[in-house]
Amino acid sequence: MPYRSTPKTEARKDARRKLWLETATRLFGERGYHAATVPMIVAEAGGSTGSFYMYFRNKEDVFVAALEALGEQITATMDQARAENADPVSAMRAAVESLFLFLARNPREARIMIVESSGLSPRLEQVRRSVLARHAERVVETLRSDPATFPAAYPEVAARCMVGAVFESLYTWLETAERERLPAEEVARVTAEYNIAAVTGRR
Amino acid sequence: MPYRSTPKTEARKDARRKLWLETATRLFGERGYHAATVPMIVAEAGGSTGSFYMYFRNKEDVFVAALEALGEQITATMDQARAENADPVSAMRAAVESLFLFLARNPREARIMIVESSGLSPRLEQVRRSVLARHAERVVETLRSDPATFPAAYPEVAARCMVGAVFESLYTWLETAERERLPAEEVARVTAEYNIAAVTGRR
Amino acid sequence: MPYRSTPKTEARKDARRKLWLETATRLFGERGYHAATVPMIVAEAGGSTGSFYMYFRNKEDVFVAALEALGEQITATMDQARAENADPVSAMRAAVESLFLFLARNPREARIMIVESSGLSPRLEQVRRSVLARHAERVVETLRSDPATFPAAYPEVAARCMVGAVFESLYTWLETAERERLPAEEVARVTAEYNIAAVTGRR
Amino acid sequence: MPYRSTPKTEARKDARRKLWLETATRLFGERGYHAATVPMIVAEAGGSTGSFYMYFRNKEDVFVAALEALGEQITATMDQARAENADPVSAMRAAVESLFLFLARNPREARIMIVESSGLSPRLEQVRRSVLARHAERVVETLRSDPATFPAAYPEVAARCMVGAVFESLYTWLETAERERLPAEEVARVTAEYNIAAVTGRR
DNA sequence: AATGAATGAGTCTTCATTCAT
DNA sequence: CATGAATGAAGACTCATTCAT
Repeated sequence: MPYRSTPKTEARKDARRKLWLETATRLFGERGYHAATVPMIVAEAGGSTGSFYMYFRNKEDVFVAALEALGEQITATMDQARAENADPVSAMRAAVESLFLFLARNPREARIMIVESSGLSPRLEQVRRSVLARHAERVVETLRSDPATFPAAYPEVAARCMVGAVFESLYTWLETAERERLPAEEVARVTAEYNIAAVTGRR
Repeated sequence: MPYRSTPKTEARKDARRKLWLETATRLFGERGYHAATVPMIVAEAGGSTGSFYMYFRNKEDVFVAALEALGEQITATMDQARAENADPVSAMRAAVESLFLFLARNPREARIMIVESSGLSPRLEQVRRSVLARHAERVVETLRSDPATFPAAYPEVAARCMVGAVFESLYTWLETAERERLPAEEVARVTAEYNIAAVTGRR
Repeated sequence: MPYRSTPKTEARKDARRKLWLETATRLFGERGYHAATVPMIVAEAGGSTGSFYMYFRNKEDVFVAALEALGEQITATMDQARAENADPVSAMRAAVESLFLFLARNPREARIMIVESSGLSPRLEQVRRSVLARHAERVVETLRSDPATFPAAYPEVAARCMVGAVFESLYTWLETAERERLPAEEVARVTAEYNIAAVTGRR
Repeated sequence: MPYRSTPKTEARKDARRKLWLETATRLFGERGYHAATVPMIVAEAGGSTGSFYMYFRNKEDVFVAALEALGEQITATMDQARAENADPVSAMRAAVESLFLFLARNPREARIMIVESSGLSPRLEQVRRSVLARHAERVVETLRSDPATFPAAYPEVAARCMVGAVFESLYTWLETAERERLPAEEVARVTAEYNIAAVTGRR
């Protein structure tokens, strides 16, 4: 036994884990944390209960993993949007719009981020807060980077307002019947405008 | 038996119901919807399981009642703030600040409104949304009442952004350790400014 | 106070008790012993829980009273049928038919007698058996009264068979959709024939 | 892992299920559907509540399973009795006697079939009716197969009468104290005679 | 006599997690 | 490594009955 695990096995494990995670994410998004049971996840992903517990210590763990994976996707999306715009205001607008649109196109993930991760255990609550904090942090940096354009007295507060505004705007849009709502792009734009006006406005 | 129900009894029932509601509200705020069990509520409020079910059809029912009572308190608070200010901008600022401060002073109620009422059953979700919708509606009215001052293209979107911004700002404040955070009044003011700038800003 | 209770009060009490009994009978027939709750009976009959317990020691008690009242109605019906026929065979036929028809026309009462009074507490079971025994007893008497016509070796067994046959035949009829079933009179007649043939047949 | 489920495991599950079913059947027969609680069944069969619910969706389910297993045993018993007799009348007599004797020897099962399955939920009621209908159907076939011998105008009615007669006769016998009652074989014979006379008798 | 609020034991059921195979 | 049967604590809810008013 010259090595602990064959590459093949290693890759398999990764693929398996990814499958667990995707299935769990989907179910959490569709039914919520409590309603998505472990047996349910097992039934959908294949495999066995025991196997599930080899990849995650417990149910909370998968949820945390799902939440963090989600956080990274969002970060990546927003960073890219920012990178494509030299002007700080355009960059911020693009970041907000991309956040909105990413969630609008991934409603299950949006649900996890916005509603299903609330009111759970303290630990989960904390993970959710830390994901949000990461995003807020980026906004704070941007605001601080150009005080002339963004005259916010307390960038941390502004950043939170911005995140809250986007989430609530997006969630309302998601809850509205498809036939009655405006196009996502339109609402994304208006939401971005709202926050741009807020952070650039002279007071 | 000169009358159907003695005032005494009637009053007692009301008092009893109020006690149930307050106890339940407190526990929901402290531990969340799922973690606050009926036996727990019974133990804290005194009385018996059966008695609890005489006042509420089921657990969801108390939660709905708590949520709606809360909604009305918030409405009243904000209406009063608005009534005390003739100028629309001041009125809006006052309303936002009063919302923030009301929740900051009633953290358990804030938790219920912001986090604990998310991700529950569809019915509960819907009640939460309808309470929020009521507040958003007021904001929309104000925005519409003076288009010169509030040039929002889509007041409904703006209203949602505002509600979301306040909630997120407030919730972050609540989660921050007391020693590290700014005074509530300060954050309330800054949050109000954020949103005032957003709705009055020319774009 | 020359007398314990005024006639007026006495009459009232009787009327009240009768109302309780009728309401309870109806509900037992419609929903079964367990599903018909005391609060339900109170709600339908008017009055209060406490009042209910002034007329009956407990829920079992009303059921017993209902069952016995029913037993007497059935006895009366059958006795009358018998009395109208001099010939023993005709008398028996008439008795069976009248039993069938009485139950067919009072389906709720039939349910109580045939199905809802089964599988309950030992005491209730025993009451049911004693009501049935009373009917069987009459049949036994008739069979014994004319051994030449009714050559049954064991009249007690024959009587039970007869009762069982009528109940099952009737209950099947009741459960059959109205559009698909034969007229009650026809089935009553056939059922009577079955039993007459059974008790008169030479073997 | 050369095969999906080892015969050993498979066999174990079957044995376990059988044990649950037998224990439940016994308790239902002894105490009735309502009085036989799930915890009781668990205590008697060994195992845990959760395990019970792995084999049956709910309490109703075990009862249905018990009722249907019983129905099949009865069917098998009667079919065998019929098969052993070429002559239609003898076959019918044998079938009735075997039904009576099977139940007389399995009093708990008899209770389930005759009394404990009445007056329960609509679903349970329906299962009971369908089991009875199956038996009645067989009788109808036999009656129809030889109209010269069995001149019944409505075989369906006759079949129901027969089933009812046997059940009631049997149940009365079961309820009678052992010291006071006739031998089961005797009552079975007399009951069979009753019904044979009924279906062969010229009217 | 009448009321009806209060009681609380007891029911069914769920599901995260473990561990023998 | 994988399996999936077993666990059992815990939850929501019901309803016959009592008793202070």
